[in-house]
Amino acid sequence: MLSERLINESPSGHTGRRAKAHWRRQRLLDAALASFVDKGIDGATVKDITAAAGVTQGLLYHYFDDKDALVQAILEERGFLPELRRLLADPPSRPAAVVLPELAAGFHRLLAEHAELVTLFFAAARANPAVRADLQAFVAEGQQLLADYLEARVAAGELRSHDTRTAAQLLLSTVALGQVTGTDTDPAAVVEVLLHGLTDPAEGGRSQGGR
Amino acid sequence: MLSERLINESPSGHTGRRAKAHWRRQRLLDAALASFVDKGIDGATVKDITAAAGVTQGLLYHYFDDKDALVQAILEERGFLPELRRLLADPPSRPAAVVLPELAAGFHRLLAEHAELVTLFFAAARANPAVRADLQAFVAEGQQLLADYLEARVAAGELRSHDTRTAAQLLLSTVALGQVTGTDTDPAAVVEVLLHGLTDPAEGGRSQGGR
Amino acid sequence: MLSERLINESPSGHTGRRAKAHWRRQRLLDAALASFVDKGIDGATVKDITAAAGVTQGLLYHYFDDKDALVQAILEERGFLPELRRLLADPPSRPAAVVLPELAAGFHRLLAEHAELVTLFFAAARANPAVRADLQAFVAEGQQLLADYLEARVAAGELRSHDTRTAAQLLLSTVALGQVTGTDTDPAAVVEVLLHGLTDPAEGGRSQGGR
Amino acid sequence: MLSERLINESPSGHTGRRAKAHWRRQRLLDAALASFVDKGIDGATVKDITAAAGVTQGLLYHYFDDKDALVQAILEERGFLPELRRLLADPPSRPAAVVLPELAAGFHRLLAEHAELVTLFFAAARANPAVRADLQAFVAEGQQLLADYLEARVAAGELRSHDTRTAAQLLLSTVALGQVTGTDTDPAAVVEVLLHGLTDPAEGGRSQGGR
DNA sequence: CATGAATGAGACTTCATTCAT
DNA sequence: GATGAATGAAGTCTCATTCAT
Repeated sequence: MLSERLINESPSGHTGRRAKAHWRRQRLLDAALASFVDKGIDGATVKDITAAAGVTQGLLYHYFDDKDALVQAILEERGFLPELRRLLADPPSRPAAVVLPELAAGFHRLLAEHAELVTLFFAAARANPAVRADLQAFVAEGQQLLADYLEARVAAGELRSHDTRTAAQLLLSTVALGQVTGTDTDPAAVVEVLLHGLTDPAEGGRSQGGR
Repeated sequence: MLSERLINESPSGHTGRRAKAHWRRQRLLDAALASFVDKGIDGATVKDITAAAGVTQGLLYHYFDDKDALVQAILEERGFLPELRRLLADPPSRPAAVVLPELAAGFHRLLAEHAELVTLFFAAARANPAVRADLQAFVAEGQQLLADYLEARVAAGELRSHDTRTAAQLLLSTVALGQVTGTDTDPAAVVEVLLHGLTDPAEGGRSQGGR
Repeated sequence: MLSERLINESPSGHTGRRAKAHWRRQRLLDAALASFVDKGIDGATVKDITAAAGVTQGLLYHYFDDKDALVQAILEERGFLPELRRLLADPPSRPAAVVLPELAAGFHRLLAEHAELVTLFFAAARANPAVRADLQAFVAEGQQLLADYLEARVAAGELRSHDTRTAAQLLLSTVALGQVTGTDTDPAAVVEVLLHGLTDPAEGGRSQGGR
Repeated sequence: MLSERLINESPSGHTGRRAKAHWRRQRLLDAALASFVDKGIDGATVKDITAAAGVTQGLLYHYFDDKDALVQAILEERGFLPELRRLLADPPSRPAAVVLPELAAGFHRLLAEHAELVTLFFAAARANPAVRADLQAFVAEGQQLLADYLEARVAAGELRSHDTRTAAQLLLSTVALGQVTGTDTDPAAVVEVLLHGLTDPAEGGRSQGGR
């Protein structure tokens, strides 16, 4: 979705074989991802995929060892983990009041952009232990990175001392699950609630309103 | 038939045919749930299920129209929605500081008790639109119930005014996703963070709103 | 259709077991015939039939050895062969101009009344050699009876000498096939054409024989 | 169609894949037709058919969507309707005394040559509404064509005025039903009887005898 | 590189029939 | 007589994968 300018622009006639082959491979990945999203990994047949890619069934086996290898390739080559890592690793020492909304919005956008893959990922995690491990490792990593940042902000005196791991989890879970269940989540609202909590700090009750 | 002592202790010899039939049906549901959890809904074959239940394949179709009908039956007869509804609908006018931890813990426990079903439910939601609709409706319902409670506490002066829907989502999502991804979540910690937020009340930091 | 006053009138409470059993058997035959007509002999399942008869599957096997026996029973007990035989054997020495129209109409009506069975009979003849033999024997018998009558009328001087077997076949085939293919045949018209042929008598055209 | 010298002569070794595929498809049709005739459409299993064709069951589904599609293909590709249409559409203005015997003989021969298909067709008409419609439409068409011809002969003064539709039906039904029931019908005799009817024109009774 | 015919295993489902109750 | 749970065999169809061309 990011990479294909014109979704099916065939390589011009004088393209090298290497290039053409690579292009076909990409088309297969496209078709496979689309099919998987559409019908689930088990539901999408090799015939579906190759038909969608405009090639014959046999050709799939030139590029991938088998259907499983195709799934792996998608996860690896179409994954958004690196992007996500960059997003979370980023946070410098800027104030949380600025960073968290940005981060929540970024995370939200990232998931939205890869909505197909997210669902696929979850589904794949069920049956495929390797994928499940990946998923858990990733979740833990994201949580840790965010927790570290929060810790830094506590040290910087911006935030009060709190359970940073749990706070990180709150933020990420809510945005992520909103994606998976199809709930329309507003990342800004999530940050707002998270930052100030539910109880009135001054106790004198000068609440400044939800949004 | 006579061989499964444990987990499947056959009803005593002089049980009515009716009772025995009901018992078989339950074994089929057990076996199906176990198989589904083990291999996924598509991955588990009718042969797997019936073998696990100790009956012939044909019998499954005496009790259920279809493999699909079997899935539905599990969702309906082994579902925890009623229980969950009771849990969420409960909250009277007791203080949030008491109710929320209870509720988070209860929700957490409920999901843990039905861990298999939760994962199954999520997986089923992918391919089965009916299940997906159920899931979304349920999420929305839970969110609304909790939001209503929070609203009541705001009115009672216990909580400050805030975006109650989002707050409800925070709580439920975090606990739920912890379950799905296998993260070990402490519901008490979640409530703690949620109640007080991240910012220090003593601080001069009056946030300037979400966006 | 002829015999069931009220199609499902259950026998009154104080009916003897014998009578009740007989009644059930008849209901099974009814249901079977209806189901066969509806879905074909192979298409109609034991479950269909027994459900239509309002009894359980097992009971069918009290009354009939198996599904085949049921088919046989229908052919024998619901058949219209005796009736048909009576119709064709009848013709006394009355003039053909009177008898043939009567006979064609009677045959037509008989087939129409048993339309279901006729089609069923044809279908059954395909797979079941015994039924096929019955069918052929019956056709031959009918043809012979009618031919004999025609021969008698030739002897009586009413009809000219002709191939009476073929003439009989003409009459019976046309009426019968009209039934099977669903063509709306007028038996009177058939007799009319058959009696006078296509060539004009006034014409000098004395045909010079078939071959 | 051009390739089958002896019914199963495999194509020579250096035949193109394409040709070999076509040849296999034809073998499948052959085997299916034979099996259907043998055991009826429902009675013939996919296993029977593919075994008879010397291929695996799966291959059948490479060439046909369905068992039903296979039946359709037979009806379409092995049908004799076009041939039959040609036969009936033919009749020019030659005398009926010449044309009708030819036509009856031709119809008889055609049905005999496709005896298997005829029975199959009738059987298929029972369960398959589309086939039944085809059958009825065809019967009507044949009847109409023949009736038109007879009408022309009446206009030409060769035949006396009569119910041409019914006469056409007489001829076709008799020949056809003879085929279906296995009665040995002589088409010439049928025409003879039909042309002159049963009553003596001259009334003076100089009948010239059947055969 | 690319094709698509061919395979073989196995999935879901149907159904006539039996039998303990 | 009557029930309906249970069986087992078989049927249709799907699908990942291979391989000759």
